Formats: sequence, C-alpha cells, structure tokens
Amino acid sequence: MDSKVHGNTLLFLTDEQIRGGIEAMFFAYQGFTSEPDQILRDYGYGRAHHRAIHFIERHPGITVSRLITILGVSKQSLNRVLRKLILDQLIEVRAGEQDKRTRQLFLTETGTYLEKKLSDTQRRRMRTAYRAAGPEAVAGFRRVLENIMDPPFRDSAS
Amino acid sequence: MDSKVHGNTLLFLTDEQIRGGIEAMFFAYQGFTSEPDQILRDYGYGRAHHRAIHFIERHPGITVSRLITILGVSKQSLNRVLRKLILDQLIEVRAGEQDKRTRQLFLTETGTYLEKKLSDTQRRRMRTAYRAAGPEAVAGFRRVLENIMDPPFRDSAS
DNA sequence: AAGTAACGTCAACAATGTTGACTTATTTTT
DNA sequence: AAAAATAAGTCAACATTGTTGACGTTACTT
Repeated sequence: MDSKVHGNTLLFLTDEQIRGGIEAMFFAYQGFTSEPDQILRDYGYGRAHHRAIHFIERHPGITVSRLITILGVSKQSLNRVLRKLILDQLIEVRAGEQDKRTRQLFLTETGTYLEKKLSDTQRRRMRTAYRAAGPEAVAGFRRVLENIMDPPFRDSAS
Repeated sequence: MDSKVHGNTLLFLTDEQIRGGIEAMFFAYQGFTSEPDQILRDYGYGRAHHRAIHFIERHPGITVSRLITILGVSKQSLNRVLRKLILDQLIEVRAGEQDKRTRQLFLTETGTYLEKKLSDTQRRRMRTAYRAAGPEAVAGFRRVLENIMDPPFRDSAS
C-alpha cells in the first residue's frame, strides 16, 4: 500500500511505471505467442485452435459450454474451430456420462502430439525467463498476473 | 539456477509451475484487453486501432516503418488501420523533417481523448493489481516479462 | 542517373470474432 | 405426461485483422 519514495520520484505506481507495465504486457504476449503461431501456420491452424487444444489437454473431458466460458467466445466461433479439429482427428468427442446432452472433449494421440509440440516452445520460453529472473521474481510475476485477471478466472491456472 | 526443494516437491520450474504461468498469461491478457475492447466497439474500432493509438501517444512523431516493426504487422495491415484513424481525424500526419519520404504520426486532440479513455481502464486495472501484489511482486513481474519478450523488444517499454 | 527506401493502394484470401435464427437431443419443471 | 429449459450443432451474413503479391510515387543515396 505504501509507495516507495526515492529522491524526488515515486518509484512505485507512477504513471510511467504503470504505462511501462502495459507495454511490457504487450511485448511479452507478442513473444509468448510467436513461436506457436509459426508452427500452427504449417498445420493450417490459428491461435484459436491452439487455445482449444491447450485447454482440452489441461482438462480432459471438458465440455463445450465450459470451454466457451473459459475462452470467452461464442458457441459458433468455438464450434468452427472444434469442427475442424474433430474432422482432422486431433480431438475426440464423447457424450457426457451424467448429462448426455453435453459433449466431452479429449485429445487423440495426434492431438496430444501437436499440443506438446506447441507447448514445448512456450514452456522453453517460460522456463528460460523464469530461470533468468529467479524464484522471487516468478512469485511476483504470478501474483501480479492473478490480480490482473478478472476475478472469475483467478486460480483457474493451477 | 537452483530449484528450491520443499518437502518432496520442486516448487520452482516444475512443469506444473511453468504450465500455470502459461495459463496465467492467457487469462491476464484476456482481462487486460477486455475493457478497451468494449470501448472500441462503440467507436467502430478494434484492437489494432488501439495498438496504433497507444504507440503514437507514447512516441509522438513515430514513423510508419517504426510502427510496423513494433507491432509486427505488414505495411498493408497497418495502413488500413491508419487510414481510418486519419480519416476520422484521430491521427495527424506530417512529412518527416530530415527524410521527407517518412510520415510522422501524431495524435490529434480527439485522438488523445480516446487514447486516454482507453488507457485509463488499463491503468486502473494495472494500478489495482500492482497495489494488491506489492512493490516486490511488481519488480518480479517486470523482470519476468522482460525475459519473455523477444530480445529486440526488451527495454522498449520504459 | 540509377538504385534503394518509405510509403500508399488495390486485390484476394484466411482466421476469428460477432449476431440471429433454426434444429435436435436430453433433462428439468410443472 | 406435457411443457419448458438447456447443450450443442449448423447455416448465414458480416466485421476486424492478418497475409501475399503487384504496382506507383516520392525522395534519399550512391
């Protein structure tokens, strides 16, 4: 809550500090997505396919409606992406066990392979960044990110 | 370089820690862009317009080619965005002083107004997150983000 | 004078987002 | 048991934003 004062300058929560953070978010996200985007192009997929694959890997058996909520997109938009991934046999669909109206989504072997290929690049980047910044920095990084998220999504990332 | 070991669990650089960071990036960026996106819709603009306006505010007189490099998009893609902003008189163009082939970009009063309106929401979010996480966390946050960026963009954010 | 660089622009296309409307299962409510 | 609500798929139309390729203009550099 207390702003550090150093000489005549507020070093914490100055407008410049805040704006710097905003730009850092932009540049970091840009780097963060660049390598997967590259790979996806070769497969004829886009970032939306990556997001779907990612969350299905993280939550096998996730339903379509849950995925819609997480990704924050319309049913139609997600469906277009899923349809292609199902056709290409990266995703497998089973009827929900309790509620047969729902569809549960799983990665096939091929889907798992692509997910790994994509996330390997991101994990390498994150690992390198974490290592360079050190454990304390990582803890701070996570704490700030959690607070930037909209509350419903906090703690969604394990 | 050294991973902290706590009980039987690696708390630093475990795969789960890394994957959690990846998702945190996704959710944070989602929240980070949600409010501006909302405002932009009312104006008939998109995220690309926001990015252009943002960097022109930060670097008045920036040239088109510099902006292309920063944003990482094609000349044609950026031009479509700039054309609209110029027509709507949010951006003003002057011929470069030394090199008259270049175009220097400035925000008009209207452009400045929209930029402020957009960045106000992001600054509020960042400020709140910074405050909640504390100064040490903010320092760590920035350190990690810097390391996630591609090297050419490090230190681009003040 | 020739070559290069910085734009602007037209065209065509792809990915991804939107809204609206309609259908089919299945579950829940009444 | 009938009616209503929910989950999902689908078709259509449209907007934003990204791409490549090609061509023209202006101005700087060699």
